[in-house]
Amino acid sequence: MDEPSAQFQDEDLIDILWRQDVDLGVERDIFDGCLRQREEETTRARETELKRERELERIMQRLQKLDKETGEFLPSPSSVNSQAVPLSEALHSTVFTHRSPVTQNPLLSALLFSQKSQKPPSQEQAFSELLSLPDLQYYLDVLESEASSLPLEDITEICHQNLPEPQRENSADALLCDITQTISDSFEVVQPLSSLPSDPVEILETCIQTFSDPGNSTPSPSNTIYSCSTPENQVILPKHQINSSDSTLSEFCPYTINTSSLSKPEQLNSAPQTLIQYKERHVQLGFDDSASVGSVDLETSLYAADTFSNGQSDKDELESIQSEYTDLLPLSLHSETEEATLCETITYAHHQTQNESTPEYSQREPQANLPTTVRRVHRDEQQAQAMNLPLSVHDIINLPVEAFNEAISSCKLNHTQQSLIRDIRRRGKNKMAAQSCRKRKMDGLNDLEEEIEDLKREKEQIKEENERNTRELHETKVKLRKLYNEVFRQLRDEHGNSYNPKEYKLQHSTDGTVYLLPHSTADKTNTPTEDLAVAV
DNA sequence: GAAATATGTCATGCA
DNA sequence: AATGCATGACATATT
Repeated sequence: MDEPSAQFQDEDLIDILWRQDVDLGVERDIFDGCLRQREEETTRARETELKRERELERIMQRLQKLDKETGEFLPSPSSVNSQAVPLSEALHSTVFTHRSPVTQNPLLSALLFSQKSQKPPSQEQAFSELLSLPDLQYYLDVLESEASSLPLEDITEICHQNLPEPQRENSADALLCDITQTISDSFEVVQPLSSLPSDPVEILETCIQTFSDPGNSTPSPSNTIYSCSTPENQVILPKHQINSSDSTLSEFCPYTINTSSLSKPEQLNSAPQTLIQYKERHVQLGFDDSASVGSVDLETSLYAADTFSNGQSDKDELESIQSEYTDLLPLSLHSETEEATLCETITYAHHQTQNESTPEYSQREPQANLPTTVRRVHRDEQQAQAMNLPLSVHDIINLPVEAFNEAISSCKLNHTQQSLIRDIRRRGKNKMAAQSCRKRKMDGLNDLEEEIEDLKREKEQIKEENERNTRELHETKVKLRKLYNEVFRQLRDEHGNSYNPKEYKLQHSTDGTVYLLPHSTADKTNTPTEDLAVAV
């Protein structure tokens, strides 16, 4: 423990000798070996740091240009698509959800959210514990900034070269595997994972290509991520997109929505917006005249939009829609569950899209082969439009009483309009009631029929059991008769002669004794006399 | 064209 | 009293 003092003594001695030798023209660094070694180490470290900073700067300059006024790096128009979402931002906004697989992976979370200066304090705080991994930060920095321009091998190489020695020993491939696996997990991939490249490097390359390719990036800042080979009619909705807009939507948040009716890519982005709009309409009891007049109710939208806008009435399609419609009706057997709400919402979005594409459809005459339901719904809808009612038929029927009353009172409706809107509501309610009533009746009939079938089966079983018992009784009687005859044949009197069956018979008493009785006596009394009865 | 079926509507009673 | 719901009865359209 005397080393420090000994070292100071050595240095003092060296200092003294140096001062002596300075006078002789000798430089001190010849003597100060320890100090010189430390200075060399510090210089090397600085050079390494400088080299690293130059490398980073070089990378940044490839993607950004320096704003001469502010000193900040600005995105370069040539290298960064103005509409494209940066990888870090896209990844961050996509994975920053409660249930995102990325956030469940501390390694990738640390990688993705390590840019302290660019993140809001709340997010930074959430991952503060993970930010103490400088090597991971640096890895992300390089991955993020170079992803769109550098081959993957270069990224790996840069990271590998600049990582500190101990971290370099951790296999970069293992880290890469972890990252790529997590990235692939973080996507709501429609296709089975088995169809993804098995090589993690390929996965990462594919993802990087997806983000860096301007043609693949979504035009809106919604950060919607498509799977690498997304089917045309499916959209992957990041959970945050709905959560951030309306928390209640997350209750029935559909991560995958079938948008077979959407044919254009830009319509894909309209789906979640429409969901939110519809939700807002419900919350705010949307009374926008322009929207209301042009709107149609759920039923009409389901039938008319598909039937009219397509210009074809494929029977199978119509039946399928009708089935969906029946399932969707909140009145029909379904209580207002989240599931029903989800279906309504999705269907409404579907309707909105169709309605936008064919705004004039409601003015067409109903087709002759349409079901009665469609026609009558259409009639109400037409009346509502003709009278300029501020609500869609769907809203008129399904709004709560308070909201409905508030709506019709706030819209200054005349007597005819109020009468019509109340008629539509009453008929709609009663229509639903009649449907559920008939459904209950049919269910009751089905239950009764099932009960009848059960009783018939039970009757058959009892009948079979009765026949079986009768058969067994008969067989037992036959056996008893045979046994009786066998016993009677073996009986002999004192002379060794057999008894005549016509004169005698065997009788079984309650105590188990069998008596041989003459027929005449047995017929007269059940009590055998001592002189006549013979115990067998 | 008649019968069966499906659906909407009205009237009524009940909670 | 107003409202929603259930249900029988009737009307209408479709099969």
